[in-house]
Amino acid sequence: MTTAGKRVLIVDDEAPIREMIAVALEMAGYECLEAENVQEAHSLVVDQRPDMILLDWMLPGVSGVEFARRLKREEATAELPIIMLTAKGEEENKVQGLESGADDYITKPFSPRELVARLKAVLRRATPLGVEETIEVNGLILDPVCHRVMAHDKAVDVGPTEYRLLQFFMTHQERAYSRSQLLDQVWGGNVYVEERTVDVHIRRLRKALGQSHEQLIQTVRGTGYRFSTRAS
Amino acid sequence: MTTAGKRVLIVDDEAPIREMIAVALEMAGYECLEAENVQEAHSLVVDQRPDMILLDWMLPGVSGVEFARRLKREEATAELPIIMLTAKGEEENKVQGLESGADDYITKPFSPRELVARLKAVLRRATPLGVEETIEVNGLILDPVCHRVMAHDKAVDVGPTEYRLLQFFMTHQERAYSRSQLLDQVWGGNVYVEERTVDVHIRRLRKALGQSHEQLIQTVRGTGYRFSTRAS
DNA sequence: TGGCGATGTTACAGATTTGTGACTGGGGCG
DNA sequence: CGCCCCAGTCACAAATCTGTAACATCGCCA
Repeated sequence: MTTAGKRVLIVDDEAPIREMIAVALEMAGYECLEAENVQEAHSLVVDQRPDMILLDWMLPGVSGVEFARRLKREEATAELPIIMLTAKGEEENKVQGLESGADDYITKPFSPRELVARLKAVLRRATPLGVEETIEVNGLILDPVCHRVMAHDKAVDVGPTEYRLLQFFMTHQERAYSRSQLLDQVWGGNVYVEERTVDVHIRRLRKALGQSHEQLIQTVRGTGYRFSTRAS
Repeated sequence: MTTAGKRVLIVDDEAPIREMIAVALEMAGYECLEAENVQEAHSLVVDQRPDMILLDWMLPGVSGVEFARRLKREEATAELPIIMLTAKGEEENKVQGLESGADDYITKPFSPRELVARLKAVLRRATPLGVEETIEVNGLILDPVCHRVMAHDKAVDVGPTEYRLLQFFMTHQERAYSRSQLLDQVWGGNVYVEERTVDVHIRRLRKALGQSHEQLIQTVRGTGYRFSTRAS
């Protein structure tokens, strides 16, 4: 799952701010679309199908909140991730913003670095892959069609359970899961097995992946495990 | 967000009514816990962490209203959705019931269908909120979904207790807390540990945050600590 | 300035959580 | 039937976390 090439729609009525954001995102490898009001934004959403929206809270005419709500109501756009931009001092509106369906919010002023980090996080969480698509992370490839795992072009031998575990992790990167959530998701909801069983299979999976990739599976002490490309 | 598998705590002093409700909910795919008084209810809340509570207005001993109020006061249970059950003719108390923190109320007698509908609605409203959103302050990011702390895009390694402590602070900025309040809120009300333990964990947290962010956690001499973006 | 209570810092032992290898038993398959 | 693979469990080792005490500093006030 490449982060580059994603299209981000920036909705803000102040051109300089839009520009600043656009520059930062382009440097990070995103494509930008810009709109200065909801009408413009809406037609861009329809025509260009961006991958996510950066939406200013305060907008002339229809507010950002209202627009977000509208997008979430529409079937076609309900899954579109939205990050809300709020000016400092509007923070008490945070709850309302999140309730309206935004996936995150960020307070102005913010550093470009922060913005990109948040955006990445939201995109990563929001981009589910079809079950048939091969997933690649740092040279580790899981190919559901061939039912096969490759590390740096060498086949990796994993058992059925480890395969499902890895598949789940690779389609749900970054987020931490408890042992019981993993049992639900990977084993299937109504099995009775010890939670520690998860640890053992994690162990087997790590071993199979070998030194080059085992650090992708991170222990979240007191909680469970996480698959992440970023060092812990 | 699946509606199935949610655990509902039913608090009513009349066993047949509890039973009737439990059957209805189980048919709808919920798991049920039952309690016939506030004491019992409270320990179930603590032990089982249900996803919501159906609470009878009239209860022997401590009333339902009082119990609801108590739950809303506790940090750990404040977000727990509550539906109040009131008998016919007590409707004039509706206002008081809602003021006590209930998210909805329903008048006996009610149909199972109605109950399930109301319950779904309350759960739907309540579920996406909670502590699922990332919080960002001055480049310090706490992401509950990934169970992770980042300072300027670099992962910060904190232990479980420090993580909870930071999460509490970031969701309760600016205000000062005494050591004993922190023990209540972060450790959980009924532990016996020295107050000085808080200092040690504060120290560990500050260390983990590093120079760039440790000043966010401020000492309030003679009182306790405070998380604030404004220099002290 | 000196004393005193409050807070910072560190070390450590016990508790808890996780890693790891080994064992058991089931089920498919030749 | 016998073999082999695999899932699940267990027991022990290793890693990490936790609370506490002891000592070092700090800041306030007389």
